[in-house]
Order: sequence, then structure tokens, then C-alpha cells
Amino acid sequence: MIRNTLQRRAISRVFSVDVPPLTPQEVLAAAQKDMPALGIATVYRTLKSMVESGTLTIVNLPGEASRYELTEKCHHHFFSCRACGKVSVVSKCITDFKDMVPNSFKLERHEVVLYGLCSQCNKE
Amino acid sequence: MIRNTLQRRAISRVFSVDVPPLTPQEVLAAAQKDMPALGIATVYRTLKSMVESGTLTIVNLPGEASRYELTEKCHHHFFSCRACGKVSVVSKCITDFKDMVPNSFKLERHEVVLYGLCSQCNKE
DNA sequence: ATCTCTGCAAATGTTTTGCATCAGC
DNA sequence: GCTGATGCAAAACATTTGCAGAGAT
Repeated sequence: MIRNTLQRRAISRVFSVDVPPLTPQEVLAAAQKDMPALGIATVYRTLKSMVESGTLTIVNLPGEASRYELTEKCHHHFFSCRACGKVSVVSKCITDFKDMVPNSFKLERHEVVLYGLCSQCNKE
Repeated sequence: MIRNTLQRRAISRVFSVDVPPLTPQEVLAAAQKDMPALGIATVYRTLKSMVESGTLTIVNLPGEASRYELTEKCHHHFFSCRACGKVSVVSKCITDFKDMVPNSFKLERHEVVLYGLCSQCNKE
């Protein structure tokens, strides 16, 4: 059974507005405005349970700590330059990944990371 | 200028055979068979330069440390279950991602991570 | 009253960095 | 000989966990 605590409500509230994917540290800082005594361990524990319940989704950017965002938000895709390491956001999405997994799986979300050289490094 | 040292040759050799994506620790252990005094810092520094030169590619699995593999090897895609956390390998790959980036970019590789419920957790 | 959740601090694991020394070129 | 590369140890982060006490039900 999951209890409805002040801490969990403070953390949920952070994600109720329009925010970009956040790191656990950023979630902590934002939620501490409501709950100054909040600890980082609770943030990690709460984020994990919100991922398991499907409310949040982990966003993995190459070379960065995991970020979390609302599952319902439109997803992003990334391009990572192997030379300068810069990550850019890719808007277009060509979809239909359904055929990639067996029918017994429930496909909820996909994430695409493209690798190569960005326009800057491609010139040099 | 990049020097051709014993350490770099030992690390390169690890990747010359048919191996799965390796963590830096695994690379260290394998390369130490040739070079017992090799340190982990050198492994990290060498892996980074091999990624920048395009020889190696980083493979990011959700919830695991970064792994490295030869860029020329056929790529993999992953399915990550949000409930049990298990990661499975997806064989099929359907899409063409060329249209997702501007022409000024050089697209060399893509990685797809699918999220949802695996067949086990989907039943429950 | 029970039993989960929390905060703290310590432990764990990964990756980076400072620095003196070593070795390619 | 110059200068980049190495090994070590420490530092910097990210994340998890043990535990005793607080709080939700």
C-alpha cells in the first residue's frame, strides 16, 4: 500500500506544471520550496515508484545523469555529436515501432538517440 | 597528436575480437591480461578518445553503466520494462532515420530504446 | 497500534582530475 | 628534449541502503 504523504505531494506537484525533463537534484531543489526538510533519498525513492506506476518516464541523455518527466508529455529525440559531445533535440519523429516487439509486450513509449557529427564538427 | 602506446594497443586489442558491449571495468580486466599495471583512469581516457575518433560507440542501457563497442558492429535496440526493470534485446530494426536530422549533420548510428511492460508484467 | 515512509549518514559505484613520473616522437 | 600519456590517489558525482524515529492509515 502506498501512503499519501506531504513529501510525495510536493514531488508530484513539481511535475504538474510544464517543465523540461528534470534530474533528481533539480526535483529536490524545486520540491524543497514546499518542503524544506525533504531529503534526496526520498526523491530517489519517490521517483522510482512513480516510474514503476507509469506516471514518470526516465529520459537518458548520453553523458548525463538520468532525467525524469511526465509520461504523458510528448516525447523527444536526441542527436549526440561524438566529437564535441553536444546533444541537440530532434523534433521530427517517424514512428511505428510496434512491429519491433512481440504482441505479448505492451509498448508505451520509445526513445531514439542519433549519433554522428553535428553540422559544426562535420565541416572540420 | 596521439601517441601509439602499449596501453592503447592493449585496449584496442580487447575490441578486435567478437565481444558484446563492455563496461570500462570489463575493458580494464581484459586489457590487464596484456598489461597488468594498466589503470582505470587510462581506460576511461582511452575510451573517450576512441569514441571521439569514431572507433567506439557508447551503448546506454537504462539503469546500467555505459558500455562501449566497435562502431562497425551491427547495432542493437532495447526494450526496458518499467515494472521489473528487465532489459531485453530487440532484433528487428525497421526505420530510416535520415530524414530526422538536417543535411548538415552526419548521421552515423542510431539507438532505439522501447519502454513499456514485458510479457511477464503485462499479464499481471 | 501497525507498518510504511522519511531523513540522515554512510556505503557503493562510476567517472574525472591533479600531479609527479615515464615514454613516444 | 619536448610534450603528451600513465598510474596513483583523491575528488567529484550519482545512487542506494541501514536504521531509528515520525507519521499515515
